[in-house]
Amino acid sequence: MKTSQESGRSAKGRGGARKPSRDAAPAAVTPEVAPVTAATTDLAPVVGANLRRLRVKRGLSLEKLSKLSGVSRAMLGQIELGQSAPTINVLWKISTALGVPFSGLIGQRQAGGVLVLRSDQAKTLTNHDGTYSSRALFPFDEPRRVEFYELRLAPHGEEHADGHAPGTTENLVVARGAIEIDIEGARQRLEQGDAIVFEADTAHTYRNPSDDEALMYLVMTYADTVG
DNA sequence: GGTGTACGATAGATCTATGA
DNA sequence: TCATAGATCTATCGTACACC
Repeated sequence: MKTSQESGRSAKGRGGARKPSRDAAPAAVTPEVAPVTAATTDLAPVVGANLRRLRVKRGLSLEKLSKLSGVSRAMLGQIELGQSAPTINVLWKISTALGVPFSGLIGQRQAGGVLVLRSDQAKTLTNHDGTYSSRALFPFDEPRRVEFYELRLAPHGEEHADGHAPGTTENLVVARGAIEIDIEGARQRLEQGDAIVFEADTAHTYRNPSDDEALMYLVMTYADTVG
């Protein structure tokens, strides 16, 4: 039974997600590698509810979504039940398979009107070593096809992003510091105040070459209506 | 057929102890 | 103080089984 796992596992090199400290909170609340580090709330139920809603809306079974995303059916089921704190990588696969923005999985639905998103209530995603973080600046709203993020990259930090769904565009401006972005082998250096727009359906890498933290604002637009 | 649950296994990051 | 090895922990997987 485990023989079939070995090839897939060794190639993928999964795992590694663990808490920064053994005395820390339960995994479901503050996972860490890829962690969807919910600053003030438990994201697992939110992610699970969003996943189930989006999956059912598309008429996909767990099995079909599993094949589309490359994430096991068992894992998808656990996420939907809020029993697993998936890594960024897994969430990324799922959101790509569903054709929805990342925040479509982690955001909570909100009726219209005025919405104030307090900084201390924001959901911040961090990478495994904490050198990179992204904060959604408004909850995902299905009719919209755009996301707005605040990104922070530690000095000499680096973050690799897989390609997004086809038609996805990133509009990024450097608010503080400087960064380098590798897109399809071409490197672009951006200083404070510089902006860039590029098709984000291919893998790209953000790098902070300076000794100071880089602060960026990112607007992502999607080709298709999501949700 | 689809779903929920449980189990054992794996990989890799982190923690802790130990020795130089 | 630093490096290393072993222990520990967790996300994730495939599979099996029961239920609807």
